[in-house]
Amino acid sequence: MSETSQTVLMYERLREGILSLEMTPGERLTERGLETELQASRTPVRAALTRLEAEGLVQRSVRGWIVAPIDLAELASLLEYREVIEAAGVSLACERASDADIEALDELLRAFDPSGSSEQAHHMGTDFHVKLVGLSENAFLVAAAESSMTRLSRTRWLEVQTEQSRALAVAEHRAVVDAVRRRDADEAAGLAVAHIRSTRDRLLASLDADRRLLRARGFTIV
Amino acid sequence: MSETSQTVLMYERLREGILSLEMTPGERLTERGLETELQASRTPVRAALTRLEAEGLVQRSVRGWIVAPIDLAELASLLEYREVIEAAGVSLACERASDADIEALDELLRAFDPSGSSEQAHHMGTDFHVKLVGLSENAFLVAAAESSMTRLSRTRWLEVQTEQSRALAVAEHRAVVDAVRRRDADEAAGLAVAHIRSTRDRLLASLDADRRLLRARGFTIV
DNA sequence: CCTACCCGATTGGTATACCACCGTGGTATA
DNA sequence: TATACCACGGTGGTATACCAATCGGGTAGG
Repeated sequence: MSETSQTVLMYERLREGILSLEMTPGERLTERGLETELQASRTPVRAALTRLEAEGLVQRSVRGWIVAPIDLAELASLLEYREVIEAAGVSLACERASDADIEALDELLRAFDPSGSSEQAHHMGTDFHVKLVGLSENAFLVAAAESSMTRLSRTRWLEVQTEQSRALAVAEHRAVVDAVRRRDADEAAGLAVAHIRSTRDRLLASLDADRRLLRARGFTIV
Repeated sequence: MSETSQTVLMYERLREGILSLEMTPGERLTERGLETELQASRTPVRAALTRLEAEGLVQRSVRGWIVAPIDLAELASLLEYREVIEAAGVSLACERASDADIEALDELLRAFDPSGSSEQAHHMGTDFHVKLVGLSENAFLVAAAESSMTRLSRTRWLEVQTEQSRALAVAEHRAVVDAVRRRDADEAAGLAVAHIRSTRDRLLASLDADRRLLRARGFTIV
């Protein structure tokens, strides 16, 4: 046996493949296909699929499994959900976050280079939002934030990722952190919601523009 | 093979046993023990445990599994989370719910008999809150509401379940529905939060009173 | 008597053989 | 020719044998 168990290895490889869009949304998966492809037996493959199902990254299909398709109606609900979670998170953060934790988050923003790679920006964005909600010190809000960022992850690749848009995002992030530092809960919540909506609009615009292209590339977009 | 698969059968039986408190919080579980006890092989037992783990009803322990203990710190976070979810849910419900759906929910309340069984009241409460958030027509909020009610389920058994307290709960439920009917989002959200806090206070009071007793009965309460 | 070690029992993790189910394609018959 | 049926291949579901790790108790040695 390797250092880490086969099950978590399969889980991580599949998860990575799905989130990076190497595996196409809607793509059919079979346990035996993955078994040979990933060089492991069906048991850990099945365990990994079960975990991914709970995360909403794969679904059981009529016969077998599929990579979760991208569902635009679901996306709208998800972004609304995210507004609720983050607004509550930053609001509670204003009451509870230590100055040190706020500074650590701000440091994260200062360290970000908008001219860096798309992967870095992507990872950075996820990390920031989870850590931001983390200031609320409510494990359930954090889990909800993580879950929503995971489910959003694939569409975020499709978002226009110009250097300007990244700089804008960071500016909006900084504004939220500033409001938290001032312990202004209403302002912080409003800025968080505004940021999510601004991101959403850019996301939907580029999704709409690319939709035909994406279908042509084989994506299943409901 | 029976009509329904072994896996979901094992899942439902374990879930029922845990939520009804027939299985003690903190109790150690072994796959082979469950295998013989539930008359199924380890494969479906493991699958069921994996699903229950995702729901937070069982946890992996150093060696084997345990029924999720009742964690009072977690409970506080959970109730706070619930406030966030339900406040947002009823608020959105004011915008989106059809009059017919609101009436259906009200009918549910009218049908409730406070002098009925504790089991009925318990199930009724869960059902109401999930359906209430359902009016928001946001699947993620509904899933969050379901999840939080599930995690709260076991402690709700410990809550004082007098006929008066049930009548009070129904009255508070009705007040929320009335506010939704009037499309008064702020009022509805406020009433929902007030109801959750009122429930919480009674819950914590009886938990505190029974804590010694519960420990004596073998419950693991962190 | 105490301590250290070792061996066996029990744990979850993994591989694999077998099962029932079902879609699909070919073939035989009307 | 058209239709009905059957057989085969591939699916997830299940049972089970084996593995490495580890915890505990008993025993041997100081």
